[in-house]
Amino acid sequence: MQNRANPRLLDAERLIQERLGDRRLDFDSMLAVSNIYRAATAVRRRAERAVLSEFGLSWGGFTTLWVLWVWGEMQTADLADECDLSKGTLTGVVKTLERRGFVERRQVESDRRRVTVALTGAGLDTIERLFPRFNLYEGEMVGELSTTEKRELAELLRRVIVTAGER
Amino acid sequence: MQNRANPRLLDAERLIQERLGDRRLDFDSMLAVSNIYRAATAVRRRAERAVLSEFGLSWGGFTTLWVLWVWGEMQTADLADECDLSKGTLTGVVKTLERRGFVERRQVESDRRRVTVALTGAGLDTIERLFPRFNLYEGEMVGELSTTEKRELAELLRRVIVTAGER
DNA sequence: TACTGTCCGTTTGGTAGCAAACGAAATCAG
DNA sequence: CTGATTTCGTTTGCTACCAAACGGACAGTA
Repeated sequence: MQNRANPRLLDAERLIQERLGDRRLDFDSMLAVSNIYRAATAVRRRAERAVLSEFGLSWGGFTTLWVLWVWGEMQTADLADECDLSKGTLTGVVKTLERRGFVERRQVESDRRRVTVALTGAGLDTIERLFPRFNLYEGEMVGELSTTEKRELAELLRRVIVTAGER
Repeated sequence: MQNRANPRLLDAERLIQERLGDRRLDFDSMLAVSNIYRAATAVRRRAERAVLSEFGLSWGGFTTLWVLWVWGEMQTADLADECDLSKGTLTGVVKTLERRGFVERRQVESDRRRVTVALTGAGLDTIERLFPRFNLYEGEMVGELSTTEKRELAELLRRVIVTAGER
């Protein structure tokens, strides 16, 4: 599992180690965590440029559309939860999606504090055309990994997600 | 590498598979990519709450301070590059750090278009107190992984970073 | 010495993201 | 019922993030 694929990246990491010198630090954890963040940023940025921009969607907008597609009409709070956004942020994202005609808001009869969000026809059409494209893109992003490695990666990350998400 | 640590997360993933039904999709890639993003968000959010907030720093602000600490005074463009931010974004981050007294801007004599950024005394003091704390935090976030697994994770992510960063 | 193009960092306009404050609506206690 | 509490989604104030436009400063050419 060494070096092979990406000498340049590792070189940069080594330079940092030299810089930090003999301080007693946990480099393994540092590199694991910082690479999680770098990978996420790179993947998101490229997705927005290469796939989502064409549909006028941000990463957050896409996620929201996708969740609504998979789960159907949902209450705001549940949607925020599923999209992993604060409810305040979700209000804004939904507002943008509404302006673009992808979703619509509906007051709940039985409890007038509540609001649900649902895909419009245009939203449904968009996500159905977009998702296969996006899935291909995902395949490209992990194209250097074997199936086993993809599962391994997903599993290692799952444990980090659980740890970071605790209480 | 199965299930054990986090049945709940996997259950959610299974539900999604059921929802998407018999469409021909690349689930392995989908789960790998979405977990990268979820892990990054969780780690960042927790870091900002548990460690950085106390020092009045965002993730981006911390990264910038850290880069300046490791590499010393730098030109704006190089700093943006090293922090993995657009130059426009960096201008804003530096402005915030400047307001907080952590860094200072300096005009380059020989080329008056150029500006360098350097840590102030307070900035140096802050990053030196903060970084060991942050490194401990990083250790916690991947605390469920063995050393071998941390290196494996870092290496798998390196390959994704390279793929996503191409051209 | 002007003209031209290029190279800087900043600004602009837009979206996203959070925490905390808010106001309306529901629920609970008595 | 009525007043207090809780539970919703939205708003507010800030920071961050990008792409693209901008304007000043350099560099090359004639």
